[in-house]
Parts: sequence; structure tokens; C-alpha cells
Amino acid sequence: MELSDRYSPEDVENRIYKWWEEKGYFEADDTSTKPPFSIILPPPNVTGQLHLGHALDHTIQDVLIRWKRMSGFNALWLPGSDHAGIATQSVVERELRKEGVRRQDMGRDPFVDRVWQWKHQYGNRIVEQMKRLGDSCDWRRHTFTLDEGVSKSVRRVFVDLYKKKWIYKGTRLINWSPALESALSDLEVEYQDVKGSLWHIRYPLEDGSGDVTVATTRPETLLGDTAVCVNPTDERYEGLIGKKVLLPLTDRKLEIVADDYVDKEFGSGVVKITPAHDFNDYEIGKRHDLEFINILNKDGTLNENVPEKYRGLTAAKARKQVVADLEELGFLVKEEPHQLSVGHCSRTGCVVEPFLSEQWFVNMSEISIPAKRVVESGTVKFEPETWTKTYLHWMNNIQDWCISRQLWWGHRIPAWYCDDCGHIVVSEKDPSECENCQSKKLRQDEDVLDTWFSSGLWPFSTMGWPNETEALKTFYPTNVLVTGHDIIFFWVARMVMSGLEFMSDVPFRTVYIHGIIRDSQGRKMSKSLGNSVDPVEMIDTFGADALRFTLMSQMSSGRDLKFSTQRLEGYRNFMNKIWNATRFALAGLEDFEVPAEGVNALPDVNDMSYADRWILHKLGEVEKAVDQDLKNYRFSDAAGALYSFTWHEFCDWYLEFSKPVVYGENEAEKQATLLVMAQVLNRVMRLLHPFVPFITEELYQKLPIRSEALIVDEYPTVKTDKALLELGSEEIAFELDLVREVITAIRNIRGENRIKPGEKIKVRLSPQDDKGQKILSANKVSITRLAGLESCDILPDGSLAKCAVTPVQYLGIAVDVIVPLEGLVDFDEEIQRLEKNIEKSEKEISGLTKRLGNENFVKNAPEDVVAGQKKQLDQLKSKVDSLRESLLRLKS
RNA sequence: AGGGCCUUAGCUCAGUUGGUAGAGCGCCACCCUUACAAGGUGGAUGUCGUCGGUUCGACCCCGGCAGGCCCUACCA
Repeated sequence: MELSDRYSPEDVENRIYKWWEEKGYFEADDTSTKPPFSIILPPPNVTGQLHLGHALDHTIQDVLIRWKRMSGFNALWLPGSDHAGIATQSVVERELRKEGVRRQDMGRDPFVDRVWQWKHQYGNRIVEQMKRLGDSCDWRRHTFTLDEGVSKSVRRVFVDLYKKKWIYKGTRLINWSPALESALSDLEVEYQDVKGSLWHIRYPLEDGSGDVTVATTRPETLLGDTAVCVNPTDERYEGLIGKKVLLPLTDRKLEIVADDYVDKEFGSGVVKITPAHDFNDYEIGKRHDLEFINILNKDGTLNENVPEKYRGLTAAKARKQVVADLEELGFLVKEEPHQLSVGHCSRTGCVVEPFLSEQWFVNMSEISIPAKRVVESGTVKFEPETWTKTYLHWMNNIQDWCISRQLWWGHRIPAWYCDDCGHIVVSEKDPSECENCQSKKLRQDEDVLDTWFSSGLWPFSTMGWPNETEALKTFYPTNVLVTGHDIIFFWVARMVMSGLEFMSDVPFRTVYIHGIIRDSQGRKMSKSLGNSVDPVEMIDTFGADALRFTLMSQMSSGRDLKFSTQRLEGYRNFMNKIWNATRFALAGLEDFEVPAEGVNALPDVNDMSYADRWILHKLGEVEKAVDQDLKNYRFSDAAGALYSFTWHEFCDWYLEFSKPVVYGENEAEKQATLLVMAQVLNRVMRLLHPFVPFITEELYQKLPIRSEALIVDEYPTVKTDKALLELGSEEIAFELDLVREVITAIRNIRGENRIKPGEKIKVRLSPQDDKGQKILSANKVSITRLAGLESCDILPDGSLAKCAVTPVQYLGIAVDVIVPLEGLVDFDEEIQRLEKNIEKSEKEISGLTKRLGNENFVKNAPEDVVAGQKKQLDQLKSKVDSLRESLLRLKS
């Protein structure tokens, strides 16, 4: 068995992953008798490359799935990918543009074929990257949002909601992306603060008796004005309501109407009303029965409803022209700088135009009611809980959802128009004739559905709904949904609504919301900033395990986390530590005979060392902590507990303590220690596995005690390890802690006095009672070795002349650690060390004295706190006395 | 405008019923000690953003202020 002295992930990861897959370990069973545990993976876009955000999101899920799988659950992690209408269509269009082709030239069907081609070629890229990360999904169930099954679900839901009249078609003002020439939902609009201007424009009164001045940030929309509006209580304009003004640049006359909406304080108190291009104006237009004049084409240029000179101009160009013309004609009163918030298309970044058009909508008022209730009642829990508020706030203000998109890539809306009678057929199956007049002249609606419409059905559409499948019976509702807060509205809320409506049950019981990954300076990672970190590159350099552990170690309480390669490097080193610790242990275990009981084998307690019983005690503590932490989604705590147990307890102390035993002569003790070592190592691999699956599986396969595969071995807990952990001893653990304190004290004297590690020194330990005597004697060999001693005498009395002395107190046991310095060093360093220690202790003493001198403290604080502080004070005092004596001796 | 979050060592962050602050990295010193220099041992470092309140006692609870971040929203 040869292991190199460095861990090379590249030699391990692909091989191990393939083996897991071949063995079918990721596969969940629809009909298992084991308790189910299921997670649906938020389906990444087919166009996507794995980014660090995915890496984080997936690692959390994989940790949970692996943990549950090992804990005896029938664990399903259901993967998929999203057709991502806009994103994918854009990618292919961009490709076509390079060939000089526009999709409009190709026609719909050939274009869609072309997108499918692209999908078949590149759509699997992200899946391959997920495998690099170690995602243990049940790949047999991988679902694409345009798969036949999902399409069936989509149509079923659409038809059902249409029949309930919750889906309707209507002409309304919606957000329009001129770049996409498609409608957008409210959520797809991102508002950004932009520096703009407020133009004050004079509108003359028709009767020539003067004029009114309106203020606007969008002068070009003036061409679509159909009224001006004032506040009904505004005295300045009292007499003007009902009169008409002449709209500059046109030959239109506009009525002056009154509406509470107008803020008297802002601008001039007169607002121009453009009902077809502004959401507020739209409402006012409806209230006052105004004319709606649409002045835009689909591509955002001005249309035939404006004077000829402006037709065909983009909104931006038209604005310049309109302002110039107004100025020339003397209508422009002034222009002042003004900050405003402008909606941009989240996909293309173009400015979104409010646009009047006929679209499909979902009325959310009914369907959102139960979705609110389940969160209020805690049936669906957010973790961290603070997101509950965000969710409910949105739900309480929910607007109708515009679901139609003027794209070609996606689920086409299952509505057909009859050319003869105008009837609309909405149907799950493609109809062959009009259900009203039996005409065969049916045209399907050209539009497709918002991508989130299909994703919103994900928890059940992926499990075969509307069929009543075994998968649904077993795995729905899922246990936890893991995602970032950016898609709570887009996705989480919609799944809750659809799940309750169509499955009569919540889609998941817990929503775990994690933070966003930022760069080391706390900025969002983005292509434009060029600060994105490619996780695949990180895996190539540091290994998937190191990356996973880095992410988990920072994953606390849903807060954003900053990514740094330095930290990644640190955890890469941790992987190496695990590797080498195992390498060392395996060398010791080479001719160790595994008892027949295997993982249940227990050493004879009489042969066990202090360290053996100490490490088993610590093992119990870490098992308990990790179990609690994982249950509470405290990933960084779990990772931290595992890190410090493995490195600082198992490696730094236990393996060092075990060396003298393993290299020693006492065969019974040696066998006991080797068995403990093999057992603990086995638990370390199992405990670490969900976090760092590759290295642990690789090493596990070389362990003397193991079963077939780590990935399906049992996750260790204080329950499963009861018999083994009972051999640990808290009392002996404390006693060994005293020994560790003594060793540390010797090392400290050595370090502070600059005695080189190679220099063997003589030490005398002076225990103050029998118990100390017993403990130290039992561990003399270890102390000698771990402190690098030539000899170690345990004598209660003896000369202290020319010695460094450190009093060690631990849980009522006192030991003086005495190192004769004569001939080794001069005493300057030691004098400094003592003075420093005295100073430090005296500071604490004065603090304690002050507190204990405070009558109110003694009177009010709990007895045990007061007693504890008193004891601490006594101990410190005797410590300082002893240090003072040493100091005097050295100085004399 | 409304709501939420954050401020702790040089950096990144823990700190779960209020008892006097920790980790990792970095830094300093000494070491290639037979698992590991991607390592070992020892060491230094904080008026816990600021002001006030409650309390015997506050990083923790309450309020004001300052600074940073995010979300929601129709102010032309």
C-alpha cells in the first residue's frame, strides 16, 4: 500500500465519482421502506456554466443528502435543468448573428430546431461540472423543463387555471423589453437610479388666457399625452379644471382633469398624463376615461401616432429632438437635474418601456391565500426565519402575473383561436376543431410561457404529475428547498402556490435560504467586473473537497460570504492533513489484526491508554455537535467542529500520544491503541464524508475497518457508537488535559527560553498530591516524548535553584513544572517570561478582587458564579506567589 | 418613502438563555523531530462603530447617532 506524501485530488476524484455512479449509490428508490428524504435541485439554466453560487448551493444540498443517505434515509436529490427561455434564445440568436442570420429570417420551427440542436450539444456542460463538484444526484431522474412530462404538467395547470378563470387574457399596461420585443413580469424589471433631468414645459391654455407648466422626466412621451392633471384641492388651478390646453408639437387639445394622485408640492403641481406609457398615468386614464394613445412600436421606436418627423426614432433620440423643438418654439421653461429610478430589463439591460398590449395573466389573489397561510402557520418554515417577513410582504402585495412572452423558445401557450367564430380553445391536447363552431381553422397562440411558469411546478412535475406515481407518493412533499434569496418570489412563492393548488400540500417543509457569494472585497461577482471565480478552475487547482469545505466553513446563518483563494488554500492543506494522518495510521496498522466484529470491535478497557479514552470521549462530543449543527443548518459550526477535532485533537494530540504505545513493547496496550486508532479513523472518514466526499471515500477504501462503500455507510452518532463511546471517559479526559497542560508548560518554557527543539532537557514534575502523582506517573512516557525530554522525574520535593518553574493548575490538581536551566541558557529570557506571566496574572487578580469587593455583586450574583470567581482568585494568587519566588531565586 | 441586515484581532468571520472575548489566515521566534514544511512548537495582537439607558455585571437586552449593504415601492 503506497500513498504519496501529498494528496492529489486529480488522481482520485473522477475515478471515485465514476465508481459511485456505476454502483448506483446515488439512486433513490420509489418503493423503499426506508424513511424518505428528498430535495429538488433548483434547475440551472441549460446555458449555464457552473459558477460559485451553484457550487455553494449544491454543496449545501449534497451535504444534506449525503448525511441523510448515510443516516438510513431513502435520499433523493432530483436534478434537472431549465430551458431558460430568454437566456437560451439569446445565446442561439447571438450565434446566428455571427452567421448573418436573424431568427425572423429563419422562421419559427427551424429556429426552435436550431435551439434544440444547441441544447443537445451544450446543454450537458453544467451537468458534467456538477459531477466534478461531487453532486450525488439521482441522474436517472434528470429532468429538463421542456421534457414531455413537464409539458403535460404545464398544460394541465394552464387549462385548469383558465377554467377557474384565474388565467385570463387582457390588454393592459405591462413592462416591455424593446430589445427582446417581449413582455416581462414585474420581477424581471430591475430598477436603477439614474441621473436624469426634470424638464418644465409650458402648455398654453386653449382660450389664450395663459398657460400651465408641467414637469416631466420623459418629455418624448408628451406625444402620447391625453390630459393634464392637477390636485382637486390645489387653489392655484381651481378655475382651470375642465378647461383645455394645447399640446405642443401636435394639434391635440387636452383636458385639465383633477385627481388626488397629484402631489401639490412636487414640481409645478401639474402633471402631464400619458396613459399608455406610464403606470400611474394608466390608472388615472382609466379613472377619468381618457384616451390611450400608444406611441411606440415593439422595438421601442416611435410609431405612426406621432408627427411624422419623430416616427422611427428611438425613445432616446426622440427625447433629444422633442426637447430641442420645445426650446426652439419657446415651450421649454427650464431643465433641472433630477435623480430618478429607471426600470431595466434584467436579461438584456435595456430600458423597459411601459407598453399597452394584450397578454396572458394569472390572477394571484385567490391562489396566494393558502400560500400565505402555510407560511404564517409554520407549515413551511424559512431558515433563517427572517425571510418569512419578506415572503409575506410580497404575498400581501401580490400583483397579477404576466405569463406570456413573445419568444419562440419555451412552452407554447395552449390556446387556439378560431378564425371563423373567434372562439378561444384552451386545451391540454392540440385540438383539431373549434369546440364552438367545429371550424378547422384554428391558429395556436404565438406566445410562450414565462420560464418560471414551468419551474413553479417543479416539485411535482418532475415526479410524474399529473399521473399518480410512486415517486410522488414517496417523495412529495420534499423536505427542504435550498436556494438564494434572489428567487424567493420568482420561484419559491410560486412553487408553494402551485403545490397547494394542485397537490393539496406544500412542496417542501423548510426553505433554507443561503447568502450570496461575493469576491474577497465584498463585491458581487459579475462578468462585467471580471471578478468571477470559476469553480471548475478552483477544483482543478485545489480539489473539489477543499472547495466544498471552504464554502461550508463560511456558510453560517444565511449571510453573504466572501470568497478568498487564501482560505481555500488553507482547507486544501486540511485535506493534506487528513491524507497524511491516515497515511501514518495505516503504517502503524499494517500488521494489525482486525477483530472479527469489525466496526463493532471494542478494545479491553484495561489495556487502553489515557489518550485512548480521551479521544473516544472527544469523538462523542464531536459526533453530538455535528449532529446538532446539521439538524440546525449550522454548516460552518459543523465544519469547524470537524476541522478542530480532526486536526487539533486527533492529529496533534492523539496520534502523538499513540506513538510511544505503537512503537512500544507492550503488545496488549499496542493492540488496544491500534484498535482505537482504526475505529476513530473510520469515524473520522464517515463524519467528514458529506463535506469532503472524495478524499474520505478514497482513504476509507484503504482502512482496516470499513464496509463496502463509505457513501452508504452509517453516519456516526452517539447512538450508533454507543458501545464504543462508553469506553471514553470524561474523568480520564480531564486527567489527560492536565497532562497536556504540563506538556504545554514545558514547551512554553522551552520556547520562551529559546531552547532548541533538538536539545534534550531534564524536567522535574512536582505534583502537590497523590492524584497528580498517579496521573503523571501513568503518562510519564508520553510526556517525555511529546515534550522532547531527556528525562522526566516525578518528585514532590527538591531544589528549585536555577530552575524555570511553572505552576500548573487544572481542576483542583496542582503540579509544578520545573526545568533546570543551568548550563542551558542564561536567565534573562526566563526572568522576562516570569515577569510577563506575573503581570498578566496580576491584571486578572485586580479585576477579580474588585468584583468580589463589590457588595452588590456578592449579594446579587448567583452563588456558583461568586464561588467560581473566588476559587479563580485563590488559584491566581498562589500562582503569582510561586512565580515571584522563582523570580527571586533567579535574581539572587 | 417603508422594511431588513451588518459594524468584534491586520484580513475573513464565530460568539445560542447577560458572568468579563475565540477560530482560521496573516504576523514574530525557533525547528527539514522517523505522517505531513500544504508541516511542528511557542508567542504577540481587541476601550467588541459611537453616545446613553437597564443591571451587581453588557459584545449580548433597550434607545439615539454615524458608517456600510440589501430588499420592497407608482411620486411626475
